Amino acid sequence: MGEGSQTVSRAMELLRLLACGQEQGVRLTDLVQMSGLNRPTVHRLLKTLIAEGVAEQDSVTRKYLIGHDIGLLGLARGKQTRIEKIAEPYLLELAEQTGDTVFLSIRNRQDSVCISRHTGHHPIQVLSIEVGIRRPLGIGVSGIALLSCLSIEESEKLISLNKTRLHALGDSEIRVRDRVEGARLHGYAYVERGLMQGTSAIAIPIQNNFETPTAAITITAMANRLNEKRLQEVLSLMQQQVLRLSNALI
Amino acid sequence: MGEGSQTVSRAMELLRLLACGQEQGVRLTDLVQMSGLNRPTVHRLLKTLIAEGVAEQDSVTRKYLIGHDIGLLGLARGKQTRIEKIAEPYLLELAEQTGDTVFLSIRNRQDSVCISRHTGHHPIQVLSIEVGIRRPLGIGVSGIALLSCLSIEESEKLISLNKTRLHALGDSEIRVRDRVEGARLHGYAYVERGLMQGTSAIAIPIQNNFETPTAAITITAMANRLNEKRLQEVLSLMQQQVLRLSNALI
DNA sequence: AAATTATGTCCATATAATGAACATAATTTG
DNA sequence: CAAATTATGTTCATTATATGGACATAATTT
Repeated sequence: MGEGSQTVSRAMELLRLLACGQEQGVRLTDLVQMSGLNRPTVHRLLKTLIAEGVAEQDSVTRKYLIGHDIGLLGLARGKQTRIEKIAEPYLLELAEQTGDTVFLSIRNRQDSVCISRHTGHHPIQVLSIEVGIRRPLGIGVSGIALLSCLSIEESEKLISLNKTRLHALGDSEIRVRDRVEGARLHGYAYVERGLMQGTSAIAIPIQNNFETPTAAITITAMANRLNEKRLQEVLSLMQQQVLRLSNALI
Repeated sequence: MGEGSQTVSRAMELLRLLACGQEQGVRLTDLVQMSGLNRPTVHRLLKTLIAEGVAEQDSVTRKYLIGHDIGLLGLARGKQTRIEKIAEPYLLELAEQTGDTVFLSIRNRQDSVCISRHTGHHPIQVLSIEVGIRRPLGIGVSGIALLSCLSIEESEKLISLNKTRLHALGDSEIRVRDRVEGARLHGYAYVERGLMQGTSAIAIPIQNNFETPTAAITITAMANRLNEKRLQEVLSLMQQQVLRLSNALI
């Protein structure tokens, strides 16, 4: 951070943390802990961000959230990101082929952000995460897949950076590191027991050919639909679409 | 201002100015002029904003624009604003009834932001502005309509605040003030010659019943479709829908 | 009701933001 | 196409501003 304005950097870091809180928001204490700044500083910055409309405070819970005006600022740059646009047909086809829910996530700084979601035709869909969900890399299969396609140093650095936040979410550096290693070995990240009871999830990274941001595709389904046998089929379908997508991204 | 972090406020002000530049961006000099800050300060803040991913610089034109990450942050809060959601059916119906293009704009700080657009069925549609367009209040019929439903003091304050930017866009305080006065008198803002040759535009404000943000509905069409005679019909349709919308917003 | 934990504020201090002046690059003009 | 003009980028002494330890208050939890 040698150059530029420290205060602004800190404020932006807070905005990213707020974004992780989605609609429900984040407590001041947690922001303090996760940012490593001290309370008066966080409080003062939040006050300013609120005055500027880019943050808000829930008057009953006192939690802080991303402000309404951020969305308006975002409108200034077209709608979708390049990758989201290009990926759409492949994601749709994958949802069609598997019948399950397909997610696209990208890495942003130390986080993974879900940027699109498509449901399949199977009557039970596992919509574990919403578009816009932002989590520290390492949380969720997508976060593992994203880390697995970075260099070891990069990945280590990010896991270490997220230490505090991983703990806050009941996870640990060691466990994340293990999972990433597994993903690197197999080429995919899999959890038999996903975010919700009885659900499974699988994610594979989209290797970044140069300038496109690192991304990952995830599929969630009821656990019995991602058993040993069907897992291979689904994986193969995912790999095919990711290959096509990778080519389209060049 | 009084409380909080001056530096962060300045940075946010710059982001809003960048948002006005849409995809094409804004020159440093113009940012300097419009913000009233001096060049080194603007430059340093931009450097930080770029490092944080919330601004970008076009490497060929050197112009600065809103960064990609702003959109990602915006995803954290659901999709649409309350008013956008509620207004949608009325806007659709209005587009249906008139056959022309209907816009919804809201006031944000000193600017008007177009938050939705619906096209009618007439074969020639005047899509003068895109969703996301951000302009200083006073520019365009929507900006006039928005000013016309504020108190005189508020309106005066905003026009004065936008002085520099109005000049930069080839307009003036006096002309804006005149137009607002006209709109206040008639209850609508009308230009026979809109953004493009041969087109007309008309906007009416949505009076803010308390907490909902001030908003305006605009219709654009080829000039011959908004002549004296049809103007009254269109106006009446607009007024009806705005009335329904106002009630829905309470 | 007491204890604990979270939120919010003050203000002396030190650090980081500021902006006048300088340097360089790009564009316009004669 | 060289000179003039205008735009962009950087430096650094000065000082205004952000910082964070300490205090105050509010909300939970026990």
